[in-house]
Amino acid sequence: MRKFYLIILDISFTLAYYIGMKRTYDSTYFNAADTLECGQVFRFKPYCGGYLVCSADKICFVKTEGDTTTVESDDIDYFENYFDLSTDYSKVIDALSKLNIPTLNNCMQLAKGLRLLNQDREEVIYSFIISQNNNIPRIKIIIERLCMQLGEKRYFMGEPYYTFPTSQKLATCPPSFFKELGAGYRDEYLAHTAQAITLNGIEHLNNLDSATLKKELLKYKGIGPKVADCVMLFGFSKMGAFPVDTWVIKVYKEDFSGTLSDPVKINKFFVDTFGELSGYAQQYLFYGKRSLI
DNA sequence: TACCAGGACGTGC
DNA sequence: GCACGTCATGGT
Repeated sequence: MRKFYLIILDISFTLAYYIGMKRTYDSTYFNAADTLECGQVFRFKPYCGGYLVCSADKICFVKTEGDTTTVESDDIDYFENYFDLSTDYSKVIDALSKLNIPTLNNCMQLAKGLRLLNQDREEVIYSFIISQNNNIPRIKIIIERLCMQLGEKRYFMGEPYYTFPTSQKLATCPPSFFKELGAGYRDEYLAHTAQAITLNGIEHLNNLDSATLKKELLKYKGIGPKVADCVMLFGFSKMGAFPVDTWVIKVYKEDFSGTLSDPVKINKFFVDTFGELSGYAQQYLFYGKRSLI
């Protein structure tokens, strides 16, 4: 009987492997570490020289080795969009280089393989509510606990992983639940927003212009200007968004000789400078300032 | 011990 | 409209 189960198990793994697909790309403008470690996403972990990356209820394995980056997943088309692989980043970098900003050029040179992810919209909303006044390692821990407690356990390449909980699931939890996860004072923001989204969905946010979308996002409790910019940039492909956090303020003061102190005004300064390429510039600068220089 | 982290909210003016 | 104190949590 035990032997029978082993055979079934073996067949199921073979089948999963067969269904899964692998695609290979040039790594010049697609580097796994640059793309994942730059602070835009929290659900990934090192695995076999690459990373296992989770998004909503999906997962992939991504690995950069020499001049190629490979992506392997049962939802390969989803991750092709997730990694923004239809955008030509050489053109983005060329355009930004023409501005002749030394710090930005330095950052782009060091993080050429960074790409802006197209993440799951609801996951981005909850993740960045948790991110406020918090640090990245702790944000990752809280989100991981959230998924382990409320998500669905699945397997990929023999490894267990958890899906991101649905808004419906999150809406059943009292604030005290989120507080026990370590979310602190953000507990009520999470509970409140989960209930609002469960009630009305987020479909009404689709196809809005940036200004209207931002106004709508600011209605959720726990979403202010900075988190709204992150949600627009990482979840709604609004490349004109420029999130201003403490690291960006450092860049502004140290590398742009900035004298403003109001984050909203600093945001306007950068958006006026970078226009529709603001989001790209922001990620190069944030990642560079925080991790590379 | 004070300060910091991918900030936002409520209050007082 | 704007300035300011406060809000958990864990690391340095």
